[in-house]
Amino acid sequence: MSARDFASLPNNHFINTIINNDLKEGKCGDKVHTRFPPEPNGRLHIGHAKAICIDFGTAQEYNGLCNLRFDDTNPSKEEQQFIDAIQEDVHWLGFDWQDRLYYASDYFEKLYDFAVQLIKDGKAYVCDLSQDEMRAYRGTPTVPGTLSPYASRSVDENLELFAQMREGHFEDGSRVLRARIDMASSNFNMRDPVMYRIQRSYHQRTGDKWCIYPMYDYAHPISDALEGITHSICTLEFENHRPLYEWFINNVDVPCKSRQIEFARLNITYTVMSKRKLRRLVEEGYVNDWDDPRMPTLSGMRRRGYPAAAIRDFCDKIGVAKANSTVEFSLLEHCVRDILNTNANRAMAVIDPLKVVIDNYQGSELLPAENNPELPERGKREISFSKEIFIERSDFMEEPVKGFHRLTPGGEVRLKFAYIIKCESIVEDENGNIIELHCSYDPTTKSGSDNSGKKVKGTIHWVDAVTAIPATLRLYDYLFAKENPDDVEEDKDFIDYLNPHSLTTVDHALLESSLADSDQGVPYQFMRQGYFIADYDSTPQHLIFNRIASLKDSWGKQK
RNA sequence: UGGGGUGUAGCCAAGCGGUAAGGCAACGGUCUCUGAAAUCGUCAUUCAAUGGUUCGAAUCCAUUCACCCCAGCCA
Repeated sequence: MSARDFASLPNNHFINTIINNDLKEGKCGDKVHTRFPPEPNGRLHIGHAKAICIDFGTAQEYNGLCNLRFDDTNPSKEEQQFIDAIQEDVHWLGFDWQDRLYYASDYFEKLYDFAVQLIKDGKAYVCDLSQDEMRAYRGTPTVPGTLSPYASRSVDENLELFAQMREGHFEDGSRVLRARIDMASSNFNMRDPVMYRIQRSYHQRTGDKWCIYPMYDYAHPISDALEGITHSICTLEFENHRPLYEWFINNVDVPCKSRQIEFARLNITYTVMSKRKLRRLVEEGYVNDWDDPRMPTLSGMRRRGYPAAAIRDFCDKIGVAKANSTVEFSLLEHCVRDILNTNANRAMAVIDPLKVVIDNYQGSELLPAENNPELPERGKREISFSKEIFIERSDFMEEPVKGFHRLTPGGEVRLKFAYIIKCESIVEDENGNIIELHCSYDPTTKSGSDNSGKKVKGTIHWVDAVTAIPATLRLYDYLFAKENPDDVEEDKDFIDYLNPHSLTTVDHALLESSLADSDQGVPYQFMRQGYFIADYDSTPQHLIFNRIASLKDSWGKQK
């Protein structure tokens, strides 16, 4: 890389600074190679999206490569369904690993050989201590650990025992292979960490071939090294593991020395991000599945209708740093609305219908309606208009409050794409509920050819009673009612903070007829309401739309 | 009371010895046949605190405080 190239290197955050220095000093050759290493024990969430954007994004910025590698070293927790779902999610987010799909389990044989070499070098030993004993021997933050009585076994004995471990001579959990490092280290990870445990679980890729499995701390640095990873980017909780990461690649004969860099994981208000908690929400039925639109999973957000581009933009906007932080949900919503505002076609839908009869109107007509004011090339569609229409109940007030500029008794309002109407009378049922409005329209105020000179304060949406189609709407809100559900008070559980109103189902909404054959996966803006998308459950016979996000509402806020 | 990290606005976050970017939120104005969008403006005399070095400190030094992570045969 030439000096001129260095000047154009990305420099958005501390990770770039580190990489730029490595490049200048030739520490990693002249290329950058990263990896995204999920464990297939759950679905990816937006916290992973941040990691994916950093891992794949960094490779893109430096014209390097990023591998997808499954960290599948603990078969008791992992499943093929997650391997499949994770790949789908990464692709959906917009990243591609080409032919570089790897598994830590691809390296089990090599990992075993390296372990044998460490034993031969006197740097690893088989330990028979029970878990409780090992914990006791490990010491405390202020008290150094004590050496295992098995640490003094001969190389030959260790070799023999380790081979027997692999061959299945011992019971699960009865012995482990440990690295011989430093029982007095102030870093617990260095107090002779476990490299292998005996565990008879069926592995989704290697089947019953192995009954010993390597630990993350051992498998990860070597997997990185074998793949030629130059920068191994992970989250903050692994910072304490870095000395161990380096110990393994320095004590094993691998072709490449990767550098581990840690950043702060993402938190977002009103949701939880731990896989354990998300799993509980699914397994105990608080949500419908991993892809419930209220979940912060990528599959949930996809179903909700969040564009992948919005999530990428969000990950870009939140930055990368080492300080623990919680980003406000409103920033994510902003990114979603921003993409949708320019991309989503407009349509009209009434959530809570109130019938309006326009007494002086006869017949029916088709009115042109712009599909997307942001993109005129999207053209126009025709919407039907007739004597009876439905408007939003909240767009009428019998006794208007100050500042309300929609329909009122004797008042006028414009019907979007149509005419200005005036409310002449109200029909109530025996309980005093308004069930119908009678209005008159002014034929000189037709949209596009209005020469009446009239100015009205409000324009409202509506649907034609004759052609409107019924639909179910699913309105989503925060999954949790508490800003930080992880902050649990005594005798409480994060489950206690679930928002009881996170899903509101509207059964009798009315949509303009053009929505009858809307394509799946295509978002719309229901004017003045929000962004919606057909749910997976939607059928032509029964339309079901998810609300992706509401529109900002400065009037609602003012009230 | 050991070790590893981090503290810049309500929330993120630049800043790397030369006098506090940007985004979100909030608040006001303009515009509007979406109370949306767009657009204009306001929003840190101060960077966890206290000392020190310096002509000059968020940036360097010292001390203190707060928060996060670590004693899985999880990752």
